Amino acid sequence: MRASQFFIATQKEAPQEAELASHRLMLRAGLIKRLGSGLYTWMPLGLRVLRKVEAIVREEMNRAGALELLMPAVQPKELWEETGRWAVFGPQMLKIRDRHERDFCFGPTHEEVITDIARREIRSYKQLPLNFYQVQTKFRDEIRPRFGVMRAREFMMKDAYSFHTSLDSLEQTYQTMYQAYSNVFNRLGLKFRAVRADTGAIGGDGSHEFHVLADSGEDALAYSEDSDFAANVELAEALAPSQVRAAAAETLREVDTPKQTSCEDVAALLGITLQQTVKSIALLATDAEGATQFYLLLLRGDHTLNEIKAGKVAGLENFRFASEQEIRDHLNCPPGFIGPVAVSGKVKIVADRAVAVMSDFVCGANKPKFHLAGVNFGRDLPEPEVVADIRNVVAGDPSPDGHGAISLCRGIEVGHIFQLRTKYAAAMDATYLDENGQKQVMEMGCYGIGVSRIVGAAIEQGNDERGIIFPKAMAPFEVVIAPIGFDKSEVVQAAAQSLYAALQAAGVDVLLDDRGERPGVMFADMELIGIPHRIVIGDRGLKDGQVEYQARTDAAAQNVALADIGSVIQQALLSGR
RNA sequence: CGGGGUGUAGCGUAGCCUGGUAGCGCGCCUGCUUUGGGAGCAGGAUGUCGGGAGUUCGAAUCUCUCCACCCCGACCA
Repeated sequence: MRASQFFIATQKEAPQEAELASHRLMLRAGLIKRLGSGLYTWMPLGLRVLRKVEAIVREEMNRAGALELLMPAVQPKELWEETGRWAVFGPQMLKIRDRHERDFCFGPTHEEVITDIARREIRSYKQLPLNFYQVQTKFRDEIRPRFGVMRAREFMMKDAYSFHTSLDSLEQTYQTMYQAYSNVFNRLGLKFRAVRADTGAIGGDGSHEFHVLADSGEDALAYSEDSDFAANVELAEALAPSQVRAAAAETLREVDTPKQTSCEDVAALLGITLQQTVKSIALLATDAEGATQFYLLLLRGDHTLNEIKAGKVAGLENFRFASEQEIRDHLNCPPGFIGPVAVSGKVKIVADRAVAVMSDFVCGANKPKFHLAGVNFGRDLPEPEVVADIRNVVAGDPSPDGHGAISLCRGIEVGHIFQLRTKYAAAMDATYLDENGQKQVMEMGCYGIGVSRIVGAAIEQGNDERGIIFPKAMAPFEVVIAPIGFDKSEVVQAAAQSLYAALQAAGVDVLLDDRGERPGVMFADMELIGIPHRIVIGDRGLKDGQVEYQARTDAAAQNVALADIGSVIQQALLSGR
């Protein structure tokens, strides 16, 4: 590609809207333009990057035996009513109406459509297993779109759906997809980690998320240095403490805490550690009969509630946080001073495993401006009815697999694989006839990759003060030829042209910057855009038959004989940067 | 959804408090000079000051209202 024929729209200053490095750089480099909240145009330069990611995803999916198809982005309401998700999906789903007043949505995902295909087309066990995928635009009306393409409303996703006659077969394809995903992210040159993930409302055993590691990631990940344990913090188990509860040593007493409404403040006032305090979190949950139950969850002061784990405690399946008024109604005390001692029998207590082994702790007194110290289970309040793992793991916790301690890092979720089992197939009656002519419900898996998000994630992982550092596999161009005085020097022009032709003939994705810009402008542009390899051709070097080569990650350029530059580039590209 | 903030030329912004009809940098256009790290000089174009209503002789500026966008929060007693 010749730069003069292309569209390069770099900017010195980034629009103020961008916070995250990747978002700022994508705007400055002219990869994307914002149209509205969470809506972005992929400019020609950015689209090249997106297409390269797509191509690798396609190659690995095809290699793994998946079949590409393309489903409509707009889907009729009736399909979604079959699975009950028209109501469940909620405001995240963009609903639209056609001229006949019929309801549709702009697809946030495609389980219903693909299951509809499967039930129409698949009759016999002989046709299975099958794995269909598509690369397509999705729309989810996010509560809060942010970070550019990282959490956009309209985005590009690869979604695959597999159908099986048995769980065995499903698990096999699941493993194949796990491997295919690893291949994709390795080929893209990204630092990533696959972690066990929460299966959400879908249930089932198998779910892994693939995360690109970056400090700005929205997810917290827990892993062990000493084993292959890795899980989303949402899911990572906090083991029960191995020590037994120490005997009570202190007497129960009230302490004056006029303004201290948090564990931090109380601990500071009393000169104790956070680990000696217990915080009480008030929840309301409705049981199967629709009756409302008030709960107090107990957590050690330095721990935080894991809402997903809490939701798995029997009775708490659909909890919500109590309002200030509801807290007053049940405990006769304002928030900030509530605790589990001497509460009415109508209040259920759920203690975290770490709390269950505490003694002589400090908690709210259910009396404004007072806390209790020297509190002990069995003596000052009953043993907790329920002890459960309801906290987030913290660094240093023992790894759940028994090997080493947990470390934490942050990641950007770019892939998620699921064993759906029969949830959708059963709801939509997707069946086949087995060897015995019996009707059976299909087992199902689904596998997503956030194609557009990957571009943002890669930039988040690769950038410096000069701009983007793309891995070779997804850079818009692999090599740029930057001739100095292209429009002035015939010698330079001739050398640049012939090198350009030679590299093109060799199959290199090369950009010739024939705009005739000054060197500073050219260098700054190409570094901002993040092209991995640069060849500078100038009169100065050409006198001695020399050109310059510099990788985007190199500190300085090196002189290379013009005659050798072709092979130097080939070598550099092979080395995989 | 709650809280905060911002809307002035393609981008970044000043002006707003204390009303008098809009300025700067980058970018863009023309010419000359320049050519190894975002050039210099000279000239030039581009603004319904987010929309609407109101106050006023007069509104970017004050008031009301609507809209858009951004940030924080929605892990807490």
